[in-house]
Amino acid sequence: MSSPTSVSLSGGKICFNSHCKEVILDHTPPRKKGGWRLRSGEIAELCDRCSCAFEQGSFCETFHSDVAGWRNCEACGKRVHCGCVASAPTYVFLDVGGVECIACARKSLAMAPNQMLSSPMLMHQHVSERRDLPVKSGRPITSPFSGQWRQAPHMWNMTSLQSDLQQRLSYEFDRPSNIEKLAPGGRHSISAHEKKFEELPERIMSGSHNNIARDRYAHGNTGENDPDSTRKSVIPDPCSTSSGVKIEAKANSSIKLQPLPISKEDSSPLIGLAAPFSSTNGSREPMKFLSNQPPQLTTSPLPKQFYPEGIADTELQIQMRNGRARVDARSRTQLLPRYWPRITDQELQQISGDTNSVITPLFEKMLSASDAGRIGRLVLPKKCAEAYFPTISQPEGLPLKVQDASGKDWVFQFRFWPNNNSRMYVLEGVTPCIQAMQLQAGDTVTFSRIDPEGKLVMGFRKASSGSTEQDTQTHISGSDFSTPPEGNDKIAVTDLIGNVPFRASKASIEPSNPINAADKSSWPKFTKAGFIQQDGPAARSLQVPSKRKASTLGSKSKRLRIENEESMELKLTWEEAQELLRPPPNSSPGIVVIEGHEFEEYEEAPVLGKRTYFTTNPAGENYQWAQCEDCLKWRKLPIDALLPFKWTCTENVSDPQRSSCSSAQELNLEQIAAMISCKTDASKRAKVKVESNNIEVSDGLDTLANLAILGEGKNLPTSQPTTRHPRHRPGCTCIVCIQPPSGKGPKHKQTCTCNVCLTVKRRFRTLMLRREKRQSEKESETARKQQQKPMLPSSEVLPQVKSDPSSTGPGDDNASQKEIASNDTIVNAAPDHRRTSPTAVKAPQIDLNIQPEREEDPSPKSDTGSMMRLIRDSTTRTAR
DNA sequence: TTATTGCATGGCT
DNA sequence: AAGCCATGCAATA
Repeated sequence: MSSPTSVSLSGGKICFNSHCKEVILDHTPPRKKGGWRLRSGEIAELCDRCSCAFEQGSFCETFHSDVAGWRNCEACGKRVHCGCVASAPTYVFLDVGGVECIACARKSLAMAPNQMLSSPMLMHQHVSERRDLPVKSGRPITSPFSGQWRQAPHMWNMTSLQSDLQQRLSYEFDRPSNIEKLAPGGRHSISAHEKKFEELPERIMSGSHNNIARDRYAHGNTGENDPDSTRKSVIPDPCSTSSGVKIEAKANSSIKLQPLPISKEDSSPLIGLAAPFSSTNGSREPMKFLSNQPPQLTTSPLPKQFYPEGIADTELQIQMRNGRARVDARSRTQLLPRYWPRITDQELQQISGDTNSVITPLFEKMLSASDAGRIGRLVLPKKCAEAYFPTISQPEGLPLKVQDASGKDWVFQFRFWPNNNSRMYVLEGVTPCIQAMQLQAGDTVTFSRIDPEGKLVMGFRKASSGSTEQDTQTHISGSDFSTPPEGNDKIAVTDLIGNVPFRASKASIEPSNPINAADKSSWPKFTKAGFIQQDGPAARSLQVPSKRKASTLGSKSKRLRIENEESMELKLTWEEAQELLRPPPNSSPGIVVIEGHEFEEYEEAPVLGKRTYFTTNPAGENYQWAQCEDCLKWRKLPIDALLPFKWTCTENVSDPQRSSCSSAQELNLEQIAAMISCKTDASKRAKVKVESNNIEVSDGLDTLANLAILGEGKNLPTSQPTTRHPRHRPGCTCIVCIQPPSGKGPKHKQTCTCNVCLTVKRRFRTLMLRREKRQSEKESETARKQQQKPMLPSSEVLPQVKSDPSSTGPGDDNASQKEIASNDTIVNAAPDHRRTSPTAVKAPQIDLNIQPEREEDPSPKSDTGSMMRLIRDSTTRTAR
């Protein structure tokens, strides 16, 4: 377009739009938001009408419809005016060529939620508006992943924006003082995108961060929240997340370039991402990203932060960080696609929780048999390890603190083995974590980073609940959340990243639903990683992303199977995890038995119960303490209270005097702090902090170890953590600490009265009662159906009921048998003659007859574990 | 004897 | 063809 110039007239200026010429009156407040950025750096001043058109993206349609440069969106066909500065915010370039309108780009992003959506304005700053970039001419940007990103062609652009934020964050710490002033010749060999990143420092340093984009790059700012929009341009668009995940960071926390808070673990030798490497690492390891690439330009006097980077721009970020190898970094191999994070909104939400955190997915890895095995070593992809984990120069490596989605901290030994003149990076000591997450070979662990804390977070994705687009939809809608494959997960239905399992669709387990019956045999198999989950126990854990893995694991599938004993432990963990499950609002759970384990079945995803702290007063009375969601006061509750996640004083029915936020706390802050500290000191958990007027404790589902430590670690010595678990200390008798990494070893005793066991028992009592009720309902229903269908072959049902009376428990004989039969029919529409044999022997020990054996798994494991002992004990207590 | 550790091997990308 | 990485396996505890 022509280059109109805003001419000051006596009464104002002329609209910058050469097609308009409207006079902008002087009294009109400047609308920097309403125009594109000029080469001079100023914002084109437009009249209100043109400004609105520009902001609405219709500027070119209005004024340039007959001008050359129009192209069609590759996705929707919508016309976009390429090459025109006024339309620059409305489209993105595809890596493979062509353009995509911003709307489609956003949609695409939603389909690839791990990528952060950026503001089209800023995006175009990267892509199309940089005058010094080849992109300006319309040539598609070629990223290192150009071809691989085909399915989400906008990703590079998106990711580049994401990285922009991260680099803004990190560069303050790592940026060489004069890195942006490289010799001119130094740039000649740098690719376009590298140049793009190279110039970030300039951009960053051009002004306050809040105004960076607005002042120099965010041409076409669009709103009153201009600074915020700039900030948000590099964080996920809430609109892009169907679940409304709040990944967006507060401006101050995500963008503000300030040293990260020093966690209380700073004195710990453990490496946590939140802690500056320089301090946590001491002199042992110079903190940098690539151990094999000594920093050359990293002369920042500030503590270095461990700021891993998004996948696509990893090398660039490393370049930024290292200062070195702006050129030769290109020769570095990129992460393999199978390690690209495919984290979903749900996962992100799980990770971020309620905090205003920015989640940066780093990478993921599908667990191999070795990873998930009892050795407790998780092999890390080399590139990922070197890019995202601290540099280690000694094979012994470093302890690395990783947080799981529930906020629980784990410490793994991050180390390497020399291997063929290279290294193999491993995380050691992952077994407790793997078990807590109930992961098996084929499941995927994800590593992300939370900003501004900078913590490394490890999530997981069960193979059976993968995160393909369709599976993402599954998670969102819950429409296809299914029971586990036969002989498969102990977690029947597992959400993501520490989510508690839930059944989202009652219909999915109804025996009358033939589709679901089919689903039982053909399990949801596809995940985003493209692997297929095999059916049946023999194929357990064979979800692998590649032929190689399939063949490798497949040929050795026996070794992939977790021992029965371990399985039992997983079940125990799962059951205990349920302790914090609460039915969703306005919904009452049903009960379904899968693999001999009961699962509460929700129409919607259950919610997490509020975390509480158990105490015992001198009189020996047990209480638990919970914090009001509103006033943050701590209230004492009966030991058996189950609180919703958002619990407030008004729900404190047990203590009417303190059922209002206005009522005082029973304990003073010091007492409460002492109480909580007592519970958490051993774990060095940084989640409890006494602040000015209240005590905040993170809530959410903690794992067994958390419960265990709360209940059992009352007298924990304040010594070093055990190798079993970072939160525990020598002498800790919790189930985590007392077990070797292999998972074998002692377990809770039947008579154990720890909180874990108590809650398990309590929970089971509840389940028993519910199931009894359901059984009776089913019984009547079954009887009615049988009467309605007298011609039904008797072998279909009756043998199940009558074949083995010995399996009937003392309480509810036929009804429970029918329940078993029914459930088995649900789970596996196959003859169940084997079911009764192992169970029959032991069922009488278990009240309420609830241990149906699955067809594929007649082993007695299910009723020999501690859980069954707990059940028996529970029912015994109930009977008393 | 069993579990753990550290390295070597070889399939596969 | 290099090198990653899953896993085998011997040494060690």
